[in-house]
Amino acid sequence: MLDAATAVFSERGFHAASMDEIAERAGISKPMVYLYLGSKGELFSACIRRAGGQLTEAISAAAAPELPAEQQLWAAVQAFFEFVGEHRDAWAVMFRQARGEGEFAGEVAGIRRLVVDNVADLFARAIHSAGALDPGPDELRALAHALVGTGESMAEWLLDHPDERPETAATRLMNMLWMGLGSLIRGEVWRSPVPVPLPPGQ
Amino acid sequence: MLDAATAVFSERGFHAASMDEIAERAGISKPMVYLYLGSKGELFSACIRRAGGQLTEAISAAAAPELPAEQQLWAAVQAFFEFVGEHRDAWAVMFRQARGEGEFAGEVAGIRRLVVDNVADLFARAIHSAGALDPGPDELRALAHALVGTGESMAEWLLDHPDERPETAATRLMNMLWMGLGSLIRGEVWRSPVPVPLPPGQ
Amino acid sequence: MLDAATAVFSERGFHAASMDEIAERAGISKPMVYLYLGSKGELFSACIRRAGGQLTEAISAAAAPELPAEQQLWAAVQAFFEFVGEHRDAWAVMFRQARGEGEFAGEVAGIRRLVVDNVADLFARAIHSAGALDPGPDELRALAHALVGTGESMAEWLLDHPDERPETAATRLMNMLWMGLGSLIRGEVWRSPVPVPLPPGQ
Amino acid sequence: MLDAATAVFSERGFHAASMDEIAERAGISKPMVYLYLGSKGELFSACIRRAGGQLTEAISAAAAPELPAEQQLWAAVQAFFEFVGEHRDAWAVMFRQARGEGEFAGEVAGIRRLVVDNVADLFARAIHSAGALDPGPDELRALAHALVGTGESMAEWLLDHPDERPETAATRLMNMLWMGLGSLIRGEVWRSPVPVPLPPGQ
DNA sequence: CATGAATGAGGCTTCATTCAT
DNA sequence: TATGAATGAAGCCTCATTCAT
Repeated sequence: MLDAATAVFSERGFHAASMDEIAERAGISKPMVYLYLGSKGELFSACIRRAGGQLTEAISAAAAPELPAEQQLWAAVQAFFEFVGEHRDAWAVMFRQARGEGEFAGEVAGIRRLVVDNVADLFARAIHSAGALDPGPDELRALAHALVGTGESMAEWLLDHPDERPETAATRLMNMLWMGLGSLIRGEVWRSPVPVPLPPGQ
Repeated sequence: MLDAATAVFSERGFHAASMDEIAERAGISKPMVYLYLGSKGELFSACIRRAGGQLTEAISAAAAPELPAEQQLWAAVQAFFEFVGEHRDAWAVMFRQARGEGEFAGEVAGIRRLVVDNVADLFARAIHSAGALDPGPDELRALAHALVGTGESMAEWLLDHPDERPETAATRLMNMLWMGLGSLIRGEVWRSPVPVPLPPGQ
Repeated sequence: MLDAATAVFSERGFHAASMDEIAERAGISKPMVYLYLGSKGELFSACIRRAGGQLTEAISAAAAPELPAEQQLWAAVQAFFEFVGEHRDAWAVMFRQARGEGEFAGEVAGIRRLVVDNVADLFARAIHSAGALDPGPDELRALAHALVGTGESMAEWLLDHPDERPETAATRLMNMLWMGLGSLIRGEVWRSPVPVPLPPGQ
Repeated sequence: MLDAATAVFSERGFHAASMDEIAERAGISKPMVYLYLGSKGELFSACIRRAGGQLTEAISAAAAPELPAEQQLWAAVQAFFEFVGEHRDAWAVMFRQARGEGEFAGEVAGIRRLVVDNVADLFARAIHSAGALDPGPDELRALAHALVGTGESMAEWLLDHPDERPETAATRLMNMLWMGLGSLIRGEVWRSPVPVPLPPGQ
């Protein structure tokens, strides 16, 4: 049922989605939807929470805590792009639809905060393990926030360019993040600290 | 009138916004809104186009074409953050609301494309003037697209942290863009190629 | 529900009729009307089509095809006047309301054409069986069209004179049609080729 | 101004006609329309009354009172068809639009009554001058009413068949009226009691 | 448990009508 | 006098939500 709702919400948006269409696409009757979820708002909220859970789950599962920070980041970024590619609807609900609905923006902001905090933590550990000057947690969170935005933007790009592979986007993001354009200009290129794991089934 | 509409759309979203509220907040009656703009959709579209025009205008005005690319980029980024801070509603309409409304997503995508193309061009010129290897236009546009996403995300951060000055965000973006996190870790910092102009009144 | 709609449309006309009143008079709520009929236009159209069906049905049922043409005509004319007397609303919708609404004039014209064609055919057979000169189909249809107009006008007269019996109007129409005023002046009078069937209950 | 109003009313009907369009087509501003005619209803009423006046005028002018009744009838019928052909809009307003609008049906009924009374009077005089049995005024008015309906129907036929000349319709009507279908079957045909007057300007 | 049937409420849109100039 | 500008009122339609079965 959440699948159907997520699909409709992602296509139409919260307000334009009709409970009729959701129920129909779920193959059940409208009163059932209300019995299980209570109201349109709660249904939307459930979609958001499930999508958020899946996303954070996917990222956490990829970034094994025993790995070095840079490597965790690389894994997380890859997992993120893969998630977006495989859950287009869930992604659209969170990133494109829920953001504008004041009533639900908080929920998606909470999910985003989880990711940002994770990333900020990885930044901190990477800096710490390099023995560099600690920029302070606020600065780190600002950077992490920015990185997540970069990823989101690249995710949209990925969805608009079906030929592109997630790994390409991931590499591009790491390059931009780790090297900066200046370094790129100087011919430096970031390389995966570990051999790129083959996609499953290849 | 577009001000009122932009305000309401930014708060409520396209569907949840009511023409009644827009008219009331504009201080006129509903039939006037229809007389001048035609329909809710055209009103929304007009808000988007005006916001887009203002944004691209602000960026173009800041990035004087005779300056070096890096400097133009710096000026454009600053102008962008200033615009967002000063036109919160317009920004919210474009970035948070119009994206999810299929019917209007195209318009905001068009505006975004303008900005991305500009940025990609600046990238190309920066790389060219550095005599570095040309990465090809597609790669450049992908990078520019990513950078714009970074800026959008930072803009949201800025709106959530009213104490932060736009220059700070701009510097942070240029650092991340130009130096990369790796360089930052090594203690390198990007610096404005020109003295930062003082904000008016300081 | 079509009854209620026909009643309201007949009193107010298409534009002046409000869906609110129709729903109220039908004893249901407005959304039900939309659920069953779709829109005001389709509702009006349904009323027209039902009325047309009833009318043509009544006429066809009366004019048994095995009878001679003159007798069929007589039966049809009677059936027509009885129909109008018993379905005032349906008649008003077709004859007084739908004619002026460009969008629906075609439907009522189609119904009328059915009747006219039937009448023209009866004319043709009457003439043929009398061995008279065939005036050609166009001329016949013109005459039939005129006769139908005569009937329509008499129907209105009937509605305005509730004391008058339908048989009187039917006889008058046959007289005018068959004898012409000239013959009437000469004292000739048309008589029903069969004994007038008594109305039910008398 | 009445021309414009009549045109719009005839195309759209009373309710669907908008004062905006009427004013625009009249080449004046809306407040002027209200200044001169007061309200939409009065404007419609004025259109009806003018059309009715023109019609009765045309008929009266044609039927010179010193002529014999049959000849007056013939002249009146011709004048009627010519009027309809030359004032399509006025005709449509009266016959197709005003009939359904309860508020105005009375006005058009009044006009119609004038014509019917005239016709009934001609009938009476024709019968009287033939020395035949007087059928009584009510019967006469019923017949006259029927004849007018025949004429209206033929008028519509004429409007739908632009190739047909008004004289043809007039002859057909007189035939049907005077001879009846029975006489027609017997090969009798009504002929104009006077040479057909040439249309003006020929 | 599951649903067909039903509705109150509200939104977009338009129109007859009137000021203020 | 003539009009551009403005509006209260009302209509069509749809939707989230709930009974009664």
